[in-house]
Amino acid sequence: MTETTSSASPVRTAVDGYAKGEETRARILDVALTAFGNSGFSGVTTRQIAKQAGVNLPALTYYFGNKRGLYLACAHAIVASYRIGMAPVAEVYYATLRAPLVPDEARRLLKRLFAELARFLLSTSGAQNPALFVQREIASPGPAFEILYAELWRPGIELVTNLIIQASNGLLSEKKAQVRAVLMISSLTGFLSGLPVIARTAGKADYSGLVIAALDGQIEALERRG
Amino acid sequence: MTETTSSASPVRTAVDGYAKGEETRARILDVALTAFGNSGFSGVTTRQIAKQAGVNLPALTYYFGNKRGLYLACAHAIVASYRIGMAPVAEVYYATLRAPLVPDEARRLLKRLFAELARFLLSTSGAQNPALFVQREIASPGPAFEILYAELWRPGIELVTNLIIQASNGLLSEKKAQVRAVLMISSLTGFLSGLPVIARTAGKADYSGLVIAALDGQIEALERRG
DNA sequence: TGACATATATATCAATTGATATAATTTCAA
DNA sequence: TTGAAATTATATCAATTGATATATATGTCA
Repeated sequence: MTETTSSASPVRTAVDGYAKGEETRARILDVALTAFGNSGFSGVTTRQIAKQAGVNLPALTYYFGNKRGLYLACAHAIVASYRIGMAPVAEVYYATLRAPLVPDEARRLLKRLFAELARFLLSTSGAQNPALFVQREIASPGPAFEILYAELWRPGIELVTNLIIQASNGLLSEKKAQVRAVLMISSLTGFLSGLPVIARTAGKADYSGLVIAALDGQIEALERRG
Repeated sequence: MTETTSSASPVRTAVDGYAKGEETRARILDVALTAFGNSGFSGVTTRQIAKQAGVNLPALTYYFGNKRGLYLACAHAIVASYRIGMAPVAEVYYATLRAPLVPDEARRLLKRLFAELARFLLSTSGAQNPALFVQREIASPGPAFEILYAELWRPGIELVTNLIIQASNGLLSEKKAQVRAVLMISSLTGFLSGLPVIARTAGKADYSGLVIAALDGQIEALERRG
């Protein structure tokens, strides 16, 4: 396992040390995740995070080396959380991957995949949402781009592209399928970004149901070879 | 005309003064638009902008009052540019608005609207793109949220929602149509955010054609009452 | 050309920010 | 209980940042 944390040297890892220390470490990470997600790397000061987490400034250095290290730790935490959330779907996918899929099977799997993804992205309301962090980092690559690209985006796009091609029974070219894949995924992450806008007109409800329904429609409408 | 610029007092507006002054003002605005779009309000320093624009630091104060004023000026510039770009479609829309639309007409108009929007958002490649600025500001509201919300998002969503309802011949509820509207618009702005990711696999081509085709497919697939 | 508004440049300030040296305190196993 | 490792707290630094006072230069028109 090659560490991607470059020069940042986390003084304390997640395992060694006392229980209370691990607790504060988690608290800092939690606060940082939200703050960075909302305002980006340079939009948050280390003091803000420290204060909100109820610790003093050197605690961040103690646990994460420096600001950049804390940011990278957030990215790793998101990847881990994503893996846990998507594990069931991934299992089904890899199980059915061996044999080429029948278009209808591919569609079913796509629907399930996006349903899970929508729940993962839209469920945890506003604040504590990893999607904003990811979206921001991808839109304008920062310290954590490589991690998120390699662990979330690339495999995600590859997976969806693959399924779309199979769902269309090979009617769609790789490139077309890829564009559709990115559009569908982006609509989801972008929808979250648009939530502050929607909230102005329709209030802060849970839209995951409606979003999933709309995406199902899109999947159903994918070109199919007669 | 109520000024939205709050306390920021632009010392020089866009009209009074010499020609050369207006030129440097435009140059600063141009650089700021790109820089802010890529890195956000707090991700850019005034010195960076000044240096890149080939002016010295107090020039920013001279032309835009302060950093916030410059940021707001960017938002206003985007709104103006958007209005110019979308003027043709808006005209058609308001012309046909008087009488309720036949579903097929609504679809046609929707397609044209998104084609224009895609061109506006995806044409000007990477750097000098207003979409990133808008996306960022909407995702995590900053100084320019009110402007962009009132001038771009709200009317845009209302327009698309309206057209979707008519395209579905009233089959879709307001809320459902709204979710679909936001999803479609978000997929477009989100696609742009995802460009760095796509560029890794498929190179930096012009995807507007493929994107428009995909969106056309979505519009065509909207529920219609038999 | 001279006078005056407009524009650019220099130097500097106060506040904030990330980071560290160092001291005090707490935890927990022997 | 004791003592070493682990954690938290205090005080402070150097660099950066937004902003301004102030001086110089440039353009425009009477």
